[in-house]
Amino acid sequence: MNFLAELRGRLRTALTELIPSDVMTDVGPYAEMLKPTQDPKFGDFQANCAMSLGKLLKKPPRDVATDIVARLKLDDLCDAPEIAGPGFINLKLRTDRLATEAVALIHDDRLGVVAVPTPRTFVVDYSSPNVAKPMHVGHLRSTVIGQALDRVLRFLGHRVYSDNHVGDWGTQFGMIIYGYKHFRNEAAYQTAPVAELARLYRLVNQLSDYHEAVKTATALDAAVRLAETALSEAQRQLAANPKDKDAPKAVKKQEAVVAEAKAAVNSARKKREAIDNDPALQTLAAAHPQIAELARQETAKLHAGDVDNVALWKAFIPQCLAALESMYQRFGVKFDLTLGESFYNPMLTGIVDDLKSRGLARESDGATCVFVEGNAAPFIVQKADGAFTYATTDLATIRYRIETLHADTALYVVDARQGEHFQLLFATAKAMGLGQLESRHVSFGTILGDDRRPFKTRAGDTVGLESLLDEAIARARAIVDENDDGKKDGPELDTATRADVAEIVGIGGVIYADLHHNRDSDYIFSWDKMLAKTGDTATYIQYAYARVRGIFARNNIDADALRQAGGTILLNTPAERQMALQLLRFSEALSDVVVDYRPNLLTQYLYDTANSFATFYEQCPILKEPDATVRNSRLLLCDLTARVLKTGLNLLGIRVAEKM
RNA sequence: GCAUCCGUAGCUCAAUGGAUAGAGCAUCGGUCUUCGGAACCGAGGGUUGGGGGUUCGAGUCCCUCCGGAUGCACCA
Repeated sequence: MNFLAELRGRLRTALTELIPSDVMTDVGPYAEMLKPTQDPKFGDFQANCAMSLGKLLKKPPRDVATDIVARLKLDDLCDAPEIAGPGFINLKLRTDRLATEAVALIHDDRLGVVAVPTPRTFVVDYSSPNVAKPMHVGHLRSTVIGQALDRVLRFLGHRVYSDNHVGDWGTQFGMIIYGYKHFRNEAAYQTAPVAELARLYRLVNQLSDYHEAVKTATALDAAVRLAETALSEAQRQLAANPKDKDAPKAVKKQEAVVAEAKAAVNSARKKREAIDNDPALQTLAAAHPQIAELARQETAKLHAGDVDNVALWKAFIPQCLAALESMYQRFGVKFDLTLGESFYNPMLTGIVDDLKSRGLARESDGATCVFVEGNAAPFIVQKADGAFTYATTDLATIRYRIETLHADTALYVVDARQGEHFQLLFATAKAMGLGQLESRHVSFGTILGDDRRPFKTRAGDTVGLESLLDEAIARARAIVDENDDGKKDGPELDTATRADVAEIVGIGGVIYADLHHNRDSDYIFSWDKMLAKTGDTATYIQYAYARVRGIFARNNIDADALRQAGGTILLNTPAERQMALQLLRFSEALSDVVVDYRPNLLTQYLYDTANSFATFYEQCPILKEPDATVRNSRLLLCDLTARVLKTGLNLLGIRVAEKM
C-alpha cells in the first residue's frame, strides 16, 4: 500500500463532505497538501490544508482543522490525529497496521508497489550518441538518468519505449566517407573497423580544422586587436567618468571579449602547429586543401542516394552500433528502439511541405524557417543548400511517435544547453497539430572537473566512457583487495569474485554519483567521493545489502524458507518501527521520482533505508535474540530490507553483490 | 544585447510553498573484548548572494541588483 496516496484519498473524501460544491468543485489540490513530515516529532504525515482553507472559508484555521479531523475516517490506519500550531493536522500511522502491512510485503514480489491504474505510453529518448565516434563522458548523464527513468516507469506499470535516437546520418558521415576513400588503412579496418573509422573521422576533422585555422588566422588576429581597442576605449571611459555605474561593467565585458578572442587565436594556432610539426600530416594537408567542402559533398551525396556512399554507410552502421552495444552492456542498458536520424530521412520532405502549406514556414536568407512567437532565433527546417536539419528530424520523430507508437508522453533526456531547441521544437510541433504528445525536456547539467571546467583528462582531452568505467573498476578493485586482504579471518573472495565485485562497485559508483545529484545542477566529478565506503554512495548501500545477505549465508538461513514459513513482524522498538515504515515507503519514493523525473529522490530513499537499517542492525540483536518470535520478525525485516535495497538499486541500473 | 539555469555549513551537495533549512566529507568527542565492523552514536558549524514584494507561512513564487555557467541562422 502507498500510505501517502491512501491518506490523500481519505482526506479528499473528508474535504468533499466538508466543503459545499458551490464553494469549491475540486478539492484535489488541498488533498495534495498532505505530505510526509520532515520531523518525526510531528508524526509520519501532516496535512497542511487547513491554513489556506481557513482563509477561503473565512474561519479560523484551527477550527477548519477540527472540522476536517471530525470527518476524517482513519481509525484503521492512524492514531488519533493531532492539531498543532496554526492548524497542522499531524498523523501517525498505527504501529500494528505497519506490522501487518510489512507482513504483506513478504509475499509481494512488487514490494508494495501497486501498478498504476491508468498506464501511459512513454517514449524515453536517451543516450543518443553519434555512432561514428566513441562515447565519452558527455553521454554519461543522459544514459544514466534515462535508463533509471526508463526502469522506474516500467516498474510502475507504464508502457515504455526506450529509444536511442542515434546520430547516424549527419555531417560526420561525410567526413568518414571522405576519410575512408582517401586515408583508409585496410588492414586496420579489417581488424578493428570502428577504431579505424574513428581515426578517419578525427583525421578529416583535424585537416579541415587546419585549413580553417589558416584561412581565418588574419581575421582572428584582427578580432583580437579590435577587441583590445574597444577595451582601452572602455577603460578610458571609466577613467573619464569614474562615477558611471555602467563603466566598470563595460570594461569587464570587454575584457571577456578580449580573452575569448585570444582563446580563439590560441586554439587555431594549436590546430596549425599540430599539422606543421608533423611532416606526414603536412603532406596530407597540402594534398587536401578543399577537404571540408569535399566532405560536405560526400554527406550531400549520401543524402541524395549516391550508390557508393549509401553502400559504405550500410557497411559502417552495423559495426558502429555493435561498438555502442558493448558499452551499453556494461551499463546493463537495453533499448527497445534504435531509431536514428536516418530512419526519419524519408519523412523530412513531408514535414517541410506540411509546414509550408500551413503557412508556418517561410524563406529567410535562403533557408526555410519557422519563426516562433517570442523567439528571435528561427527554427531552421531546411538549410539554404537544401539539406534538412535536426529540427526537421525531431519534428518527424514526434509525428512518428504519435502516429505509429501512439505515445502519450515523450521524455527527452538531453543536456540543458539544448533548452532553446526544445522550446522551439515543442512550440512548432504544437502549431502543426502535433500537440497531443506531451513532450518534456528532462534536462541536466554538466559534469565538471576539480577546476570547475567541464570534466577533461589531464591532457585536456574529453574522457572516453570506456576508460572512465575501466578506471572506476580498477579503483574499486584496489578497495576490494585491500578490504578483503584485511579481513580478520583471512580473505574470503577468490580472484574471479573480486573482479566481479569490483565491476559492480565501480560502475555502480559512477551511476549513483550521477543520479544522486539533482539533475539540474552541474556537479564536480570526484573519484574519491564516488567510491567512498561511507557516506551517501552506492558502495555504502551495496554494503548494507551484503551485510544482510551475510547474516543469512553465514548462518545457513534460507530466505525463501523463512518467507514461506511466515510468522509475524513485531515492531516493539523505535528502530524496528522506523525500519518497517521506511520499507513501506518504497512505493511513495518511486511515485515521487516520476512526478518531475528526478531519480535523486530514489537515491535519497535508498540511502535513508540503508541508514535506518544500520540503526536497526545496531540496536536490535538478531540471532542472539532469545525470543524465537522476535528473532524471526527481525530476520524478516532484514530480508525485506535486502529486497528493497536490491530492487531499488536495480531500478537505478546498479547491481548488488552477495559478498563484498 | 536577448534567453535559460545556478548562487544554501569550511568543501561536495539535498530540501514536494509549511513548523527549529538537512545529509555526506572534513573537524572534534564518544560507543564496541562484534550475531555482522567497508560499524554505530553525538557535537560544533548558516542572516539560504544583497534588497524589495506576494502569502497565515518563502531557500522555493514575483520584481530588482550583484556574481557565475550556458546558449543564441543554416553542426547535431
